[in-house]
Amino acid sequence: MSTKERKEIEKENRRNLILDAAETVMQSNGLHGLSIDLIANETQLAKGTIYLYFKSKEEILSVLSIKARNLLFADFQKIEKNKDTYIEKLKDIIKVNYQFYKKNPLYYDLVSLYEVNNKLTETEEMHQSGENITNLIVGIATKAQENGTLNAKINPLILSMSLWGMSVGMLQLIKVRGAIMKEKLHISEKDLVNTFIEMLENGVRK
Amino acid sequence: MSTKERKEIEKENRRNLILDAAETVMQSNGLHGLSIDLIANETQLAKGTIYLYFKSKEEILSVLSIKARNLLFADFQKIEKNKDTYIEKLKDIIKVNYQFYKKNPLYYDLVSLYEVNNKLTETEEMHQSGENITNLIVGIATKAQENGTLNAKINPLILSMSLWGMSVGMLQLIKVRGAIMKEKLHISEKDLVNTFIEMLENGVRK
Amino acid sequence: MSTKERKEIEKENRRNLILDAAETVMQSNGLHGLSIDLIANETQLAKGTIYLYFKSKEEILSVLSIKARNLLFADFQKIEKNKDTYIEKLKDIIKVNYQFYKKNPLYYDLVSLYEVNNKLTETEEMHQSGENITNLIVGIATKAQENGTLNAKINPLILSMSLWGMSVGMLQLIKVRGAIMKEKLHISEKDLVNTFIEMLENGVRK
Amino acid sequence: MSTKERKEIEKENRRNLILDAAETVMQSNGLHGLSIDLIANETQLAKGTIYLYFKSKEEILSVLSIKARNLLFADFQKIEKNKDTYIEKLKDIIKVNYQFYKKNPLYYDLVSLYEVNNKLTETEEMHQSGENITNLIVGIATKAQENGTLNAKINPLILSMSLWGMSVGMLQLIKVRGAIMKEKLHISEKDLVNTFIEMLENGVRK
DNA sequence: CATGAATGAGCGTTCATTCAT
DNA sequence: AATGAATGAACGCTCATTCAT
Repeated sequence: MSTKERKEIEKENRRNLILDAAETVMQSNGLHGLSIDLIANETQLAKGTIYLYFKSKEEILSVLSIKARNLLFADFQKIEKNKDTYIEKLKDIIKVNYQFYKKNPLYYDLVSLYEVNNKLTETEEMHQSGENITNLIVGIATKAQENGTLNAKINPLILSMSLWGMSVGMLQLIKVRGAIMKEKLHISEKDLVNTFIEMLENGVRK
Repeated sequence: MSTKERKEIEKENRRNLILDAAETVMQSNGLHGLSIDLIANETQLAKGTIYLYFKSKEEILSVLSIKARNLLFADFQKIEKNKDTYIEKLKDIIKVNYQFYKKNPLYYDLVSLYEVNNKLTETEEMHQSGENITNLIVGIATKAQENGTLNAKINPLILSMSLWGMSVGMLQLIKVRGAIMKEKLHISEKDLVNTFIEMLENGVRK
Repeated sequence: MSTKERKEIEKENRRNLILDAAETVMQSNGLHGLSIDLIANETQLAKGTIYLYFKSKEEILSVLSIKARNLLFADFQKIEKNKDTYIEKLKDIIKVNYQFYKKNPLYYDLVSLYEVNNKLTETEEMHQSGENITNLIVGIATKAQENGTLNAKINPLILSMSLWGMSVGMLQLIKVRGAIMKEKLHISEKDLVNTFIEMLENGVRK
Repeated sequence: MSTKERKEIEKENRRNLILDAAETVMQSNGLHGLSIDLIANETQLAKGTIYLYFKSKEEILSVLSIKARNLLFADFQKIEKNKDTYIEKLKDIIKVNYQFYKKNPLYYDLVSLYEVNNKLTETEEMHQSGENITNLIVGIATKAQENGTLNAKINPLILSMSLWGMSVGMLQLIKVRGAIMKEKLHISEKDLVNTFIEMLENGVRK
């Protein structure tokens, strides 16, 4: 291994150290509770050092957003490999999305960070991480059309984007209004998610 | 006109002046870019004066949020009165929502402000303005079930909430990703919205 | 009654209205919780109107301080008339002072306001109200020397001032440290006051 | 000297720089006239820099208060070691207290800061610095009782607290009324203090 | 490469006082 | 005389970023 490579690797390690610390901080303090000071504290690095590895706080957030999306993507990939029918797989996308949110709300916040904050300029890498997910869903939808279970009139690409948009919206709804809906309207999260899935299934089936 | 009434009106004018300035600031700087200093600057009022009309920055945001929701609600009410079938009316909800967003993206952000910011404690008035919209949609859905055009298995309340959640998600998607989708994926906003509407129609029809 | 006199009286009434309101506010909010806004609120007068009757917030405080001193003075005057020996009367000064503080801590704060805050420029009236108390004590002390019960070497004027200074200090001690002294040192207010009185008695007797 | 030690020292220097500035500001503006802005101005540091060395304005005040008490305590300790009788030592407490006040009135204000401001939450260190003084006086009083010069009926702890309370009161009196007493009543500070000491001596002697 | 001290604009909020009506 | 809208300096405090060492 060349010196250059070793340096590259060490640099990467440092970046990960910082990213892990940022996550830890956000787990306790929420997305808005992240500050460079707290990261420095957590990593035991100097504040200035953090700026050697990331050019701004924003970059840290955007990298974490990509990471979160990639984790979600990994969960989605398991769907590709399971034995369900293609229509079931499409429904699985929503279910997995919901489970991902329940398992780690912070990661879900990070996934949708770029969906909400238009100040963040999307890098190529961010774009890629989003495209991976899109392509995966497009793939499933295309197969479903080929075997005649999915309505042929629906453009798979558009379906994919829509599925994403709707899911983000539904989970945001659950996150912010879930408690109040349960208490005042007696609507459980489960009912909401299931109805959403059913409507979608009816909406896309041939 | 009595002096008292004149005073009342002038007070209202000042409040509106401030609210307009807040909007102007947010048009340039985004929702998070709003500050009392900038409002003072924009209105040419002293900072302290702002606090004669609003007790906090949060109140300003919440008033604007209510205003935006009421405007959207007014647009929705026109649907109630039109000649469309109930299923068409449900589709109209999405169309109107989209048009509202296109006409004034800032207002749309304000509508969903409380959906996104869980720090803002929702006042009774805010809650009411949200409930109005929910009830209107529930009303349409119920009628559609009564005349047999809407799938009887779907709880109208859940449909209403879902419609809202999905729409917010779709519009956020358009807002943040609209440009890139058009350029790279050649998906137009129109296509996206229309597909969303179609899927929804198929998904909820009897 | 002339118009001029009537005006004078009305002016006085207004001043009293404002002073009462200031007291009410301070009873709820403490000395530092007084603000012109709250007085205006309490009196139902406009803020500007208050400035027609008092040239500053400071003046209001200083007038109340005088009032409080005069009340204390009135309590002291009762001592003059009681049947106690002169030495007892001197001890009564401290007792009454303590009782006055217990009965209405706010008034006591007001009495010692000018003792603590050297920004307050003392008016002639304030000076007078202080002098009244001084003279009363001086009178008692002089009598006590005349009948041979009080140490002749002590200048009555100095005794008077000292009595005042010491009492203010003791009551401040009780106010701020009373609770902690009771809990941690098991010293009751009573013990403290009684010891103080005894020491004083021994200290001044012939 | 290691780098770490040098850093430590520089940090301490900066803290002292800030504390000195705070003192300077208070010398001109009084205890209540202290503000972070003025300290920043005085030190030529940025406002934020102050917060690197002290976590709040309150901390600055409390450190100064402790410093002042410790200085007073150091002066008191010299009494312990001198050749005076115990009764003389008790009188010395008052004399030293008076001298301390004359030498630096601001420091005296700081000593009694917590006696006056009940908003300030007393830290352990503050409590300790106060207790040191109390214990020292208690010690002297106890010795005086043991050798029979001090009235056996007086609880040394109460004597100690009373001495403190009375002294604070007397010095406050001198501070606020000293000038006027001299001019109008022809009472010198010296006379006042001496009379106070004499009364006390008579009051506590066996 | 690493540091961390320093910055300073910015935040939301308060409040005694003024002054045109 | 009475009003109360308007002021604006002041407050304590935060934090992303910079830069001399």
